[in-house]
Amino acid sequence: MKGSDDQLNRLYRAIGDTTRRRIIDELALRDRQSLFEIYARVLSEHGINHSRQAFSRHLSVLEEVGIIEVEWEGNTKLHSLNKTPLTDSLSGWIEKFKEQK
Amino acid sequence: MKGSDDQLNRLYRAIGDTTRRRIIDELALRDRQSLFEIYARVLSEHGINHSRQAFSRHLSVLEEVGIIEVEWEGNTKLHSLNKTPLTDSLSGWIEKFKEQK
DNA sequence: TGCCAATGCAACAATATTGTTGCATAATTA
DNA sequence: TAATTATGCAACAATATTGTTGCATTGGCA
Repeated sequence: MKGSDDQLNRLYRAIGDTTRRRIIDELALRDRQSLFEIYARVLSEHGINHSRQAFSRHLSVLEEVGIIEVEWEGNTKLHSLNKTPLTDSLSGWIEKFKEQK
Repeated sequence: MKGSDDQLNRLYRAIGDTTRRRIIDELALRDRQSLFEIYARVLSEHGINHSRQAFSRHLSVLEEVGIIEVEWEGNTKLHSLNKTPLTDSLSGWIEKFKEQK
């Protein structure tokens, strides 16, 4: 149980950040985006003013917990959304409380 | 939107901690428990070995985000679970991704 | 009143997280 | 080959989080 607890911790913390939720929202609209694309879009559409490196870190966090999946095309890293951790692992724990009503 | 983002951040981070999820699980079984009761139960049923103060802090975090509601009886503070933030605010953002399928 | 039980608050240390800058690497392209 | 593009990695600073210990406060009870 320890392992799944750790994974849950990482998952919840991963989405407990505005910038990362904006990144996820952006990827939900359009898959296979590069770091720079995501960076530019999230920057312009929401007033999030961080460096490219900061975004790189955020993407890594999301990749580590499996929310983002990656694919290389030349020297461009394309990021896509994997909703499974969000819809399965994540809401799983919360769902309990809904069922209990 | 800034405010609700901050609230979401706090909510997700609040439950992104094993001890706090165990506390919530414990309160889901039985409402109106004091700090010491929760402390003793979570400690014995799960091997979480922290001080009373650590638990006090965790309870504060949960209270701040509205997951725990409080009621004083003499000098005993009774904690109860309020599932609303979990079922509404929280799953709200995640729910989007389910609907998009 | 005097003591005990249940909490809260403050200070401190140890870590973890977040963001920046600078430099390195690897694929493209002129 | 040389310049450009897209990234990654490392070091550092600023904050935030987590946990501990010690002391203070407040209500209930002998």
